Amino acid sequence: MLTERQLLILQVIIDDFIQSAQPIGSRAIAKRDDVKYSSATIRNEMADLEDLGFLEKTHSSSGRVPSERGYRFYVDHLMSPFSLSNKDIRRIHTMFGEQLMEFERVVNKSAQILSDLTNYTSIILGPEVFETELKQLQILPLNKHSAVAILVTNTGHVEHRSFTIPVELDPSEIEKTVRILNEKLQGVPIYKLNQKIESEVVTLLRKHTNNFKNTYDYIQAALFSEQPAKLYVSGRTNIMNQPEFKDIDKVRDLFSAIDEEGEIAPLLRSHNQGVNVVIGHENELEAMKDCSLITASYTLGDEHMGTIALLGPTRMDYSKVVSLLNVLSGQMSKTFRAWYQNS
Amino acid sequence: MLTERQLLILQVIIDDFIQSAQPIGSRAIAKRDDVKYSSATIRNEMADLEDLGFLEKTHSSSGRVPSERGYRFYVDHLMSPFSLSNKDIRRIHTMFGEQLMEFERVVNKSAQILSDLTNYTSIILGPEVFETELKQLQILPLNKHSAVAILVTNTGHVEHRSFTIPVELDPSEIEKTVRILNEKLQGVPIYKLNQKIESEVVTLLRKHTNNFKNTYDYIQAALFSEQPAKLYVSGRTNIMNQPEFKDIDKVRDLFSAIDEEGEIAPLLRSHNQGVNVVIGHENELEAMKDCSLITASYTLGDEHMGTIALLGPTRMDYSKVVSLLNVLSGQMSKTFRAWYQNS
DNA sequence: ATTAGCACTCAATAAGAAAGAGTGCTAACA
DNA sequence: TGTTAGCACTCTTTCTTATTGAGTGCTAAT
Repeated sequence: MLTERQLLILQVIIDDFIQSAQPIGSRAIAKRDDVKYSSATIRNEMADLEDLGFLEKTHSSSGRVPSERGYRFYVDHLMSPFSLSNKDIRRIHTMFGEQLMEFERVVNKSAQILSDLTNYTSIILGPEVFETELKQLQILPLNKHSAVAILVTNTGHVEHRSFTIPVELDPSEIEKTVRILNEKLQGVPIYKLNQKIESEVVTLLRKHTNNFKNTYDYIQAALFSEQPAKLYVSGRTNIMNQPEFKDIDKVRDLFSAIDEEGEIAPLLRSHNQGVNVVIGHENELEAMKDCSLITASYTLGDEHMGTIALLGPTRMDYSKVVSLLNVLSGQMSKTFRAWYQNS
Repeated sequence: MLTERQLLILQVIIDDFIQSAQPIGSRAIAKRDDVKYSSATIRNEMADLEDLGFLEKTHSSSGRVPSERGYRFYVDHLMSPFSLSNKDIRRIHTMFGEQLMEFERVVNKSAQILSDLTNYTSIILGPEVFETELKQLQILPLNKHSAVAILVTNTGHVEHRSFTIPVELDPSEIEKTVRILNEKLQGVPIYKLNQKIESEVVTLLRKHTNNFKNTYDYIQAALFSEQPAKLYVSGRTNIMNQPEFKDIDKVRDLFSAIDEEGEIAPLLRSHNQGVNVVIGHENELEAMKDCSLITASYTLGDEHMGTIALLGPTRMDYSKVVSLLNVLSGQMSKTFRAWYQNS
């Protein structure tokens, strides 16, 4: 168990380091008004804190730097709540107050605000389309050879795919199939569509349409293929302003991970309640060993919808980021409830 | 006018530098089998080529490096046609041979192929939606408060927007308005929609619907707002492999330009016939002064549709990139003609 | 328990020396 | 007259070596 004095010193060091990115020496701490001890005393305490694993040295005679364990302790026990500036608050409210918003736009703007206000990189994971319900299915012929298939969900999500019409398919057959599918499948969650079709619609289709198998196969291939949730990234270049990312190789590895389809998304999908902080090597990805990833869920009613996150160096302004994510995820949830909740 | 020998030496230097990224000395050139002159002779010629502005030195006793003017001359007069490897050709054909392709997918895959095969960053400018024609307009209520508006063009492009239904709007009015708009506006180019409505549809709407102004305003705001052509970027990190981009500040400036909405797009929009090469300071953007941007159009029939481009250091493999862009833009055009051309 | 004092460590910076790649120029050569 | 050998010179790169300064750990005094 840490003494009061140790807690104070640890907090001071971490707060300072988050600002300066420079190792902190005992003298610098002793000079502060809120610390009443001599540098020698502080040196002793720092040595103890290092033994306990909360601090590190960059070399044998350098000042101290927080270890990952130190950050973890800070986040869990020490961090003081951050009050966002009025300017920042106003900016957020202005955005959510805008008329004529739309899902993609809300998400994009939110990502932008997050990265702008923090100078870190923001990542937002969109909703899993598969958990929403089918509202409408439509197939619209464009010309002799091609058509576009459009699927709309109850959240206003629109999925579409163009495809070439095989010659052997009769347009009227397609139309009939689509009509039947629409009638029977409204309100069914997307991920249950296939199952539902198998169990209840197939027989009906077989009875009412010719060449059933072919038509249906085609529609299914065009629309019901697994569509991964979308990632929105903003402020990529902010990372490059951080002194710990002066090295181009580090940046490249990190960027590769972000751009690599499916590397980052799983990290955002583990959605505990509230705000989640993953520090340095706690991250599964090698490229993120010098980063922290802070995530928060946004919801539709009580259901998890997606995740918003900020990616920065382990030396992050945790307090500010956590508050900001709290505020923003709340605003997003509120907005979506107002839009989509049938009431 | 350059002598044969000068041409040879210039070509050798540029070819070599494109591979090695190192200044070339006279001795290295003299050693090559295809050059029959002594290093002293070559030194003299190099001095002349430098006076003419085709070569530069990095410092007074260094080897020579091509100047931007040198690259320009190389691209315009010296470059030998590149034959893509069979493997590369096959990869392209495999992709375009795939079943069930769709516009976004073709573009994304093309961007990926471009960046993979060149190790540069590829940028594709999507089609201007505004030049395509309206196929269908639809408004689909999701629940009491909100609806989604969907606009489909003759190229299978789907534009959609969710919006909140104001209480004073009667759903049946919306429906009626949409029906009339659909009837009258099919086949009209998107950019002419507003004009056409003013001139031909307004009176009709006023006659058949109540509260006309309000309904129409709303639909218009939801759908007909200017939607800029989309940018697809692939292989961002490739830039960081280039030795001329070891400096993080340079990379940040370039990335900022790429990510900045509307910085890059205009550069891709100046679409001459064929392949276009813009070298170093010929680029308008300060951040791109060490880069070359090579662009090519893809078309629908004879109409320009969009642009594909590769961004790399001025020391680019121009020959390979030009061939590749030629092949790929051709394939894309062919594909889109097969899909969309009514015949 | 706290602190003053001091020897010690290590990174960062600067200055000098040596090596090496490449040039420009001059004079000799075919 | 065009080409080439030779050589002094320039500038970068790399390696030492010395110096400075921030900061520590330990001991002894308070």
